[in-house]
Amino acid sequence: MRNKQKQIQLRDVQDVIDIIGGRWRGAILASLCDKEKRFNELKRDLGNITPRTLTKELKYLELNKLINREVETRSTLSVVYSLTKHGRSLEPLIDSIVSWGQRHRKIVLG
Amino acid sequence: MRNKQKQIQLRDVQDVIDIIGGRWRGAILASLCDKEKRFNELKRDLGNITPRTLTKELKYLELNKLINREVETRSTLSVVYSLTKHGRSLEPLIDSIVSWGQRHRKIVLG
DNA sequence: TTTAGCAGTATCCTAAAGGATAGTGGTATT
DNA sequence: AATACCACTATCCTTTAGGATACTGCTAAA
Repeated sequence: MRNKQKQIQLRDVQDVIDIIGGRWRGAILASLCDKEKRFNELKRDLGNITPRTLTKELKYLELNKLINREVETRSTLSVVYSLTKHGRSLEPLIDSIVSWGQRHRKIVLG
Repeated sequence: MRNKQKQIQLRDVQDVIDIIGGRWRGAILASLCDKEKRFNELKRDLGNITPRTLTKELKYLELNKLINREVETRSTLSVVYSLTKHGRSLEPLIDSIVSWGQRHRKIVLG
């Protein structure tokens, strides 16, 4: 019973790890916390991400309802990515992760 | 400035992701939350982890001061792994991750 | 009309994580 | 004396993430 409970929790932890883990997803979410951005704007912001990877990661985040993808078909093509409400709900979690990470850094290095 | 700050935070997030991320580390920590365990006990607990991987992950967690490795040389060899104080400090963080993960599951599936 | 920017796609390649399987040196059990 | 459990180590192999590079179809500016 206790074990079953633990299994379920592990699944949830795994979900969250998948979302903010990896080389880029956390960075993309952080960048969009700042403000909504277009594809190439994100690309520049993230430095050396390849378009292939950026496309893939954005699709993943969209599937997980963390970001919106809005195509504005004015004369020229423009695609805007922004956090959903659900995506913004990650911010406090990321904050606590950051504070634990900072304590951790001190303990491991100091 | 705001950007520099963000970079630092990303580094911290990355640290934490490394620690509880991956296929096994979260599971190992969760299993040790329950109680201290020996190598083969952990192995059985985790199901289908290979000894090669378990050894590697335990070393990583030990290096990061999250678990203790104690060798008891009675007549027969026995090695006990347990959470350090620092390791136990992860529990509340894991709890908030779990609750966000549960809300997330509902939103994505429902 | 060439050039540049937009939002990607397509193809190839490398490095790292981690599974499969077998073996090691020790002790305790039958 | 043979078998089994302990805590691993060694070797090989597959899968996956993600980088490098080139290209596409479109529009706007020079």
